[in-house]
Amino acid sequence: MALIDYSKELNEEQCRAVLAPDGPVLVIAAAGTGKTRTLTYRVAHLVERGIDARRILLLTFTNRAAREMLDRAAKLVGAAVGGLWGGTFHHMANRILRRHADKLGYGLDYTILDQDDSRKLVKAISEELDYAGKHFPKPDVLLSLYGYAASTGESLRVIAEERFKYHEEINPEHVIAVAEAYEIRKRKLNGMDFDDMLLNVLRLFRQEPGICASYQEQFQHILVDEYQDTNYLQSEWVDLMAAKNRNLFVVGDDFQSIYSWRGANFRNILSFPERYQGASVFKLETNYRSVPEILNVANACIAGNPEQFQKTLRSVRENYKVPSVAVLRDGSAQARYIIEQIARLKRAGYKTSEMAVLYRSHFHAMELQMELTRERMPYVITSGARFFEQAHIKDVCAIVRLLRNPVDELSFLRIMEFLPRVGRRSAAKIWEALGSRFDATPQALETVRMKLPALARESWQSIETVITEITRDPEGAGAEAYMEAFVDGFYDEYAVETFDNYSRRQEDIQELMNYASQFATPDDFLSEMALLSNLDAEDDKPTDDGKGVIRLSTIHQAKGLEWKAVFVLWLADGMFPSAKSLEVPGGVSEERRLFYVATTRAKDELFLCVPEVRRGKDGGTQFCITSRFVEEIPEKLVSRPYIGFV
DNA sequence: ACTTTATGCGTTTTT
DNA sequence: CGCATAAAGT
Repeated sequence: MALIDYSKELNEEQCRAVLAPDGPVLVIAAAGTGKTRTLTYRVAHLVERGIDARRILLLTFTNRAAREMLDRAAKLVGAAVGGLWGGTFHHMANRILRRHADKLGYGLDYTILDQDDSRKLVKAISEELDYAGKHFPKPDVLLSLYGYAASTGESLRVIAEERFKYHEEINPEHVIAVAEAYEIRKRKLNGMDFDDMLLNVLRLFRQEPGICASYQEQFQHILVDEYQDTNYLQSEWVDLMAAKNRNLFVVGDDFQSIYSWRGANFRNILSFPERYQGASVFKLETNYRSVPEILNVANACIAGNPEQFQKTLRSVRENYKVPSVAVLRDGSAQARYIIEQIARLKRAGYKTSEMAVLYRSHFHAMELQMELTRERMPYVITSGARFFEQAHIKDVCAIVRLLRNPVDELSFLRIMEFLPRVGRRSAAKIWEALGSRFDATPQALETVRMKLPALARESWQSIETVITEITRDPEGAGAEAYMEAFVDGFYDEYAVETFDNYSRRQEDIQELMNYASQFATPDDFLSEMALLSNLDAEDDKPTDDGKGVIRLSTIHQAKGLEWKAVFVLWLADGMFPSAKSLEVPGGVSEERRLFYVATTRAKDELFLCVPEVRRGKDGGTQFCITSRFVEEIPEKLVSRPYIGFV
C-alpha cells in the first residue's frame, strides 16, 4: 500500500499533531476541526511506522467512535490495524477483567449489571433496611451519588453530607448503609455495575503488579478520544497504563465537556501539560463544518465561560445566512413550525437525513413526535430507554443469564415474576428456599414447584421443560439457542397475553436472536448486551425513500455528529438550561457547553426555538423566560423571522 | 393481614 | 418507562 502523503491530506495544524514525535501529546481540537481525522491518521501513522497494532490501545466513549476510527484507519493502511485494542473504556475493562477477575474474588463468568438491574437492587435494599419512605432518596439518586463517589475517588460520606446538608430528614449514615449492603449484594450475585468495571481494573493493577506490568509493556502507544470527558478513574487508569512507555496521545475539547454529572473532570485535560512535563500541545481551530454565522453564535455563547483553553473557531466556508431565533407560542406551535421548515428545506433540496432536531431532555420531543406521527413523517429517535433495557429484551436474556450464572438473583426473580400470582415477595421467598442459588438440578426444580401457588404451576411446568431441555447439552449451545427454546416453550405465549404491541416486540426478539448468533459463547453475548447503547444499535437503518429520515436526539447523544440543518428545542430557562442544573454550582457553565455542542452540530442552518408558554404541573399555562443562552447572543448575529399563526 | 394487579401521571443528561 | 395508589385476590 502506498505511503500516506500527510501534508497533502491534512491541514498544517492537523499534520503537526499527527506527525508529533513519541511521548505525551495533547491535541486541543475545537468542534468540527477534524478531531476524528487527526486521531485516525495518527493511528495510521503509527502502523505505517511499523508498530504492531496489538500494542496500540485506542480508548473512546462510544462504540460508534471506535468503529468509525478503526474503519477509517483500515482504509488508510489496510488490514494491518486488525489486532488493535480499540473500544470504549468499559469494553476494554471487560476484556481485561474476563481474564483476571478471579484475582479480585469474582467468577470469570460475572454478570454486568445495567442501570435497571442496579436500580432494582438498591430499591430492594432500601426497603429491606426499612429506610424507604417519602423522604429517603430514590434509587436513581442514590446510584448517581454512589457512581459519583466511585468515579471521582471522593468519600461517599463527604458527598452524601454535602448533598443532603439542607435535608434534615435524610440521614447520610443510612445512605452509606445502603451503599455497603449494595456492595455485598453485588458480590453475592457475582455482578459488577458499570462503575465497578472501571474501579476493578484499577484495583487489579494496584493489587497485581505483575499483571499491571504486562499491560504496561504490551501497550506501547495509547490514544484517548474525548479526553475532556474522562473521570478520575479513567484518567488514573490511563496514567497507569502509560507510565512505562509514556506514549500517550490525547484529544479533546474542554468546551465540549458535558459529563461532569457523571464524574467527568475537564481539569484532566487542562492539567495535562503539568502532569506530563514536556508534553507537546497542539491546537486545532480551523473549522470545516459550519458557516461563519453559526460559528459566531457558538463563539459568542461560549465566551460566557471562564476557566477554559481560549480558542476561537475560524471558518473556511463562505457566507450564507444567519441562524434564526423563532419565537413560538407553545410546544405544539414549535412542532408545527419545525414541520413547516422541514418541508421548506426539502423543497430547497435538502435530504431529510441531513436534518436533526436536538433537545435537552427526552420528554421535550413529545409534542414533536406526536405531530410527526400525525403528518406521517418518518423519524428516528435515540430514545430514552436503551434497546437492551426494554422489558421484553431483558426478559429473554434473563434465562441466559441465570443459566450461565446460577447466583444471578435478579434474573431469577425476573423469571419467577412471569408466573401468575407470583410477585416480588413470593419470588424472593423461593430464592431464599433455594439457598440463593439456582442450579437447574431436579431438586432445585422440585423446590420451586413446591413453593408455587396452585395457579402458577402450569406456567412453571413449561419453563421447567425449557430449562431441562437447554441444560441437557450445557456447553454446546449459543445464547440464541437458549432464547429460542425459552421463547418457543414459554415466552411467546406470555408475551401475546401481556403486551398490546406484541408483534413489534416479537420482531425485536427475533432480531436479538439473529444478533446473538454471531457470538462464540453466551458470555460474550451477555457482555456485549450490557455495554452496547441503543445509539450504536440503531445506526445504519435502512431508509425508505432514499432521502433518509429526520433524526431526533438529545444533545448528549448528538456529540460528534453533524447535519446541514439543526433545530434546537425549548430554549427557555428551566427547560434549557434545565431547572435542576441551576441548583448546582457550575451547572449553568455545563449547560452552556451543552448549548455550544448543539450549535456546532449545524453546518448550514441553525434554528433556535423559543416557546412563550408551557403547560404547568396542574395543567395551567406557565409563561417561559427566554433562555439566557439566546439572550447572550448579540442581536445582530441572528435573525428573528416573523411567525404567522401556525 | 399480606400480596398481587390495574390505572393514571410525570420524566436531565449515559457507559 | 417507573411510581404511587387503590382495588381485588389468597
